[in-house]
Amino acid sequence: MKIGYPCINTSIGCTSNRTFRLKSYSEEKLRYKIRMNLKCLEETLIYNQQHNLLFFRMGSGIIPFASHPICKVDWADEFQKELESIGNFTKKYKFRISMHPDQFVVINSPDKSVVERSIAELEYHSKLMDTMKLDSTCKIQIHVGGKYGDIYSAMDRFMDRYSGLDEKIKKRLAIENDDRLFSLRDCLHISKRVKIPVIFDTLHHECNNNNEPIGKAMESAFKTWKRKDGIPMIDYSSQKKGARKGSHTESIDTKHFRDFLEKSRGLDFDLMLEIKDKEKSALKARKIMGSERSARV
DNA sequence: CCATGTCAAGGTCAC
DNA sequence: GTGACCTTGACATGG
Repeated sequence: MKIGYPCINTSIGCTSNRTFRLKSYSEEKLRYKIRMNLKCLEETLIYNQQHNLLFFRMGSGIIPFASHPICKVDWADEFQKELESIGNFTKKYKFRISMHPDQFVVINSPDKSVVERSIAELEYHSKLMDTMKLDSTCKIQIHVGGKYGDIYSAMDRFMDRYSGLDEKIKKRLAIENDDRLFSLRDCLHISKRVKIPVIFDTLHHECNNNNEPIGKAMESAFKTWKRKDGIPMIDYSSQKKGARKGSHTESIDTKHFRDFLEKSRGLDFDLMLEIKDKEKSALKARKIMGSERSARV
């Protein structure tokens, strides 16, 4: 099992998500930001390797405006050397890498132009990972999308659109149960028909479920992962106290986490901690797991 | 230099 | 039908 956190390291003083305003777009600026982002991505991965955090979600902003029509820079070609070198680093130390495009990627939208932009964004994500020469165990996770008043036709539309995608994208895509619209059961229904792996999100499942106990829920999600997809991925978080339902906690809730470990005993997966203080909680989690393991021996 | 309003993109829900 | 909210940091402007 590998442990990780998403996108940003809060200790090393750089971010690989630097961007700028569309209004001030220039190719020089774009190249500069990409260079800075890649440099920081590398630093972040070095930190992670040294701290044994070998699961990492790359931010979507590494190449700003990559899927926007304004961008004419052939970034994959210009930065091929750097991207491949970072990819090699992740392979040398056996990292697991993922990405998670944000809310604007909605492939089941009834609006054609939304779908086109979503696909362009997915093309960017898969091209980035392809240029880094990452294999198909490195996933791009998305939500099913909107419901538009009829969840069944919304799911059908997802399956249609997914089936029509380029294999380069399809081989990396995974869907995640969300906290309001598409539950684990809905994701499994889709997965059964179009063979897409399901990433189980613990907090979303707490918010939106059909009374499946978490252990059973995890097992059923894991069955959707084939050999080429690698070990199943999990998004773990817990509810922020006193905040809106679904809000991620600031820092790991150790009692909740130990309980989760207990319920997932015997299962193998890579664990993404979606917690606000990022690597700090990931390190705590790693420590807890270490002590649990020695306690069991 | 610092504070504050703003940023490519969608969708849902309350009113 | 409209506006707040999700979520989020960092950009960029204006004082």
